[in-house]
Amino acid sequence: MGESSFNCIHMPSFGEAEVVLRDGIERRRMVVIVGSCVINYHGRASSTLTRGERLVIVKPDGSIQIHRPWDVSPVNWQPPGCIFHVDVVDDGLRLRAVRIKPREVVDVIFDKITILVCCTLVDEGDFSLYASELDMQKAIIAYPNIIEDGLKIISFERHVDPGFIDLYGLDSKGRLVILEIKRRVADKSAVLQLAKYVNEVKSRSPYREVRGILVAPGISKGVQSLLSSLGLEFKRLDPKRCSEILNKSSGSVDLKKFIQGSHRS
Amino acid sequence: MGESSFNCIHMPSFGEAEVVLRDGIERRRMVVIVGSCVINYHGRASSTLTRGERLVIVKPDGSIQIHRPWDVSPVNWQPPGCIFHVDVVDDGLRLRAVRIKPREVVDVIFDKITILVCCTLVDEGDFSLYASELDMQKAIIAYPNIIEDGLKIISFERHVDPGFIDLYGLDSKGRLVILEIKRRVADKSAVLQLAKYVNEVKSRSPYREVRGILVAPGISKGVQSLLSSLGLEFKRLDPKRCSEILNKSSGSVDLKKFIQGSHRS
DNA sequence: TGCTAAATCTCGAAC
DNA sequence: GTTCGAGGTTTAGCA
Repeated sequence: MGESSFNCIHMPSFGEAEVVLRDGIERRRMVVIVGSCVINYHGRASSTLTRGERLVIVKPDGSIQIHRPWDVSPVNWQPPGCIFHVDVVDDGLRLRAVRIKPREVVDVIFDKITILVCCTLVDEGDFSLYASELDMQKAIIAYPNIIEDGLKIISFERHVDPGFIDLYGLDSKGRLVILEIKRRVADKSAVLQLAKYVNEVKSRSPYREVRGILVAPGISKGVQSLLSSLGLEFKRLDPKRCSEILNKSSGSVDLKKFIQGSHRS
Repeated sequence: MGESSFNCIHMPSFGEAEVVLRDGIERRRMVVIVGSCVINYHGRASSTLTRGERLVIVKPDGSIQIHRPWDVSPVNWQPPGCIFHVDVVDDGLRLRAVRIKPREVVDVIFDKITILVCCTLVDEGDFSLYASELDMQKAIIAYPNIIEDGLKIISFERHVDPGFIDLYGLDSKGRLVILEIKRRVADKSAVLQLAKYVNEVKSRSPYREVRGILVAPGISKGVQSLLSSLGLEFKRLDPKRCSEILNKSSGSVDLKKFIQGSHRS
């Protein structure tokens, strides 16, 4: 914040650019270059790109990407951890990014540099992607039939001793149903979590039948047999489908309203 | 080339930035912004990113991507064809990218703009990627002996019910040969794919012997036993060697001509 | 570190 | 426009 954290040079000579670029990379700053270049790649595959104007980005983590004026993904790139070499060669400036394992090399040879920007990006922001588990809950609450016909949801995030049951309901035959929801492929731990809740509920309601259903887009290998041995079930449900269902749903699912209903029980 | 094809403003006011950014987008130029921002995304999933300094790129094709100081892939993005809205809001500048189908919105709200660059990138370069699966096909077609002596290729990309057989041929003893080609280490899925094709062909030609060969630079652990149990074979072939073979080959392999031959069968 | 599975995958081609 | 399959996939989660 205090010191100047960026510099920017226009139409530099290759000598100037060499100094600034090398310095920017060494000091682990973000480097952005617009210029005319050719690109060669050799590694798992090989590629060439003849001359044209592109945007080149070198990040502090040692990754590089070369962008053409179209498409989201770069035409060439190198993942974090590269070793860079900057050299003036044959009336041009060569930026070489070397990946050690697997051995891969990307060469960017500039014949013209329009602009070169080096800057320090301070980014302590928190990123959160909340695609799903909540959306999956909402979708099931709004349309319990996506789990099975006749299912009725009684409450959600219901507290029991080991934690919180995602969804709690009754099936068409009046049996208690405990739903454990995962937004990704469920592993063994998810099954054990569900088993704990089921056992807890069974111990409190010894004369009722209690079903436990693991709801997820898929299950890891071996999980099906574990489920079977514990008398639990699996219902495949795609988080994306839940989003779609919610988007199509005319009004938003009102969890607050639902909470009141659930408090009755 | 003739007219100045870029402009660059440092630490602009939101009003200035609004004008330049909107103009740059409308004129379909490449726009690069370094600044402090928060980002919200709603669509197939949802995400939030709290304040921090990032690099934002808007391309002439109507795509946008937001880069943090690490990782090759952007933290948020929107594919080509977006509709953009630029507005000054609450002491900030909001850049909104809307995708119509599926409905998705990315909002970038800047509280500080360090630098804003608009430029026209002229890029008519040709990109070519070598040592692809196609190259392996071509090399095998040109020199079937690299698989085994006496092999004759009958057709390629032949359609059968589950999909397309990479290469289809006859061995020295007149048996049908199905080749599944992978340019990388082949895993279980490649074997199952090959098995499907072999079974399909066997069911159509119940009185012919049918061999299935997986062609790849290597196979994952455990794949050999799966191959054996299914009565399939593995032939090691390096994609790079295929490139070399093709490069040494005097003329290019004429697939069109080959297609005519394959139509006979 | 190496492998397996998911991704707002991206991207291109076929239908 | 939608679906299907491949990718220098990339990325995340485990063994």
